[in-house]
Amino acid sequence: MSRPGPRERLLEAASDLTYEHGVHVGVDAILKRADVARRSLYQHFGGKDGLIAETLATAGLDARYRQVMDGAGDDPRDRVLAVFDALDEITTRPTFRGCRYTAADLALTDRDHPAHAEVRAYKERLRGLFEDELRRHGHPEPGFGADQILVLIDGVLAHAVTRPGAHPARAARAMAEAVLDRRG
Amino acid sequence: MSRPGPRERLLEAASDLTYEHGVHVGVDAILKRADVARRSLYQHFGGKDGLIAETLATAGLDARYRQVMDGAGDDPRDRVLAVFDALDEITTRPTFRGCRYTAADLALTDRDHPAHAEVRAYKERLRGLFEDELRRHGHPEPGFGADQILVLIDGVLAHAVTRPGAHPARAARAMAEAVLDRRG
DNA sequence: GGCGACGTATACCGATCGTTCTATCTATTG
DNA sequence: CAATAGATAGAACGATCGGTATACGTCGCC
Repeated sequence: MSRPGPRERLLEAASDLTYEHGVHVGVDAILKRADVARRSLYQHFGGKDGLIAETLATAGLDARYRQVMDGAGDDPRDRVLAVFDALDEITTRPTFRGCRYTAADLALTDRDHPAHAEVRAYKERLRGLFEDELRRHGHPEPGFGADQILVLIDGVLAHAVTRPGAHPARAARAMAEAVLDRRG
Repeated sequence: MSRPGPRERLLEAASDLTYEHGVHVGVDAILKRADVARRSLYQHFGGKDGLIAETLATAGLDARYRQVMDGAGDDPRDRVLAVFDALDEITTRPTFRGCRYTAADLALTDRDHPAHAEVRAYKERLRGLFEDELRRHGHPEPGFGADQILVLIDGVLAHAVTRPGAHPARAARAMAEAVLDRRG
């Protein structure tokens, strides 16, 4: 019955609160939500910046992409398109608040904030994910195609913040189909 | 030789500083940059929120899209593609900091901040712009196509914050061509 | 001349920010 | 048992936040 340690509780609280209120949430709010002593935060993460960065690193959102694709079978085309079907569902939820990585990258104007490296690493992992699918699919330029998919995903997540009713994921899905039509 | 009034100076200072440091810049920094008395801000805009909102409303970035398209001639296809050529140039500039509208929408988690309405209005104006082009072009679904272009643009601006070297605008341009190939 | 609107300058407000500190409690380990 | 490491609780730090108040100066206009 032992609840997770202070470190894990801090990461979860930070993940929830930064998604809901942005990276500018106060440390006090995070501590309260995590039910953790002030000191533990600085012990484990060195400060707020470290906690934010580690939160992004630990989020492991790319695993969810993998999961969505695995649920769509083996065909790379089905697997990639399933991502946009999932995005349409996610972006129309009332709790949707945009992409936490993009939001963090935009909000943290200090160029050498440790979070920026985590965002870059995340998006490059995603790129590798789609590059593999496109290569299996027989796409002539898997790298370029992967960048196209990434642009579509970021576009959906960004646009849905302002106009979720426009269903940007459906618009993007049609373009993804065009990307997938290039093969051989 | 008279310099612009306090209102105009505030708008320009706020525009510069919010783009460079996000909407969380301090009021003091804006006042200092604008060389304006504290009181004038609250006289003209009622508060920081009003200034931020009015800054977005006044920015008139959609006029720049029009300008780029007008420089590309009359053919709707050339005009739309010119936007992505311009985006490639803009997003690789060292001063590029992302889309100010998307950034504001993500950073202001208070759902009824007056800035949100300005962002929505801006993106809907943009949609109308592209819808007109696509209709002239003979696109079968100008509204849907315009949403696709908007997703591409937001995707480019969002992705370029993290990976400008990937030239997302070029990846998007290829997809825009596919959108424009649908006609009749 | 005198009025009122506008602009400036600066002091000040309470609140919150991220961080450091001291002190106490608890659990494991030798 | 004693020793130590980790966690908790909470006060306090200086800095900054957005916003208000006071006082003074400068215009245009009737």
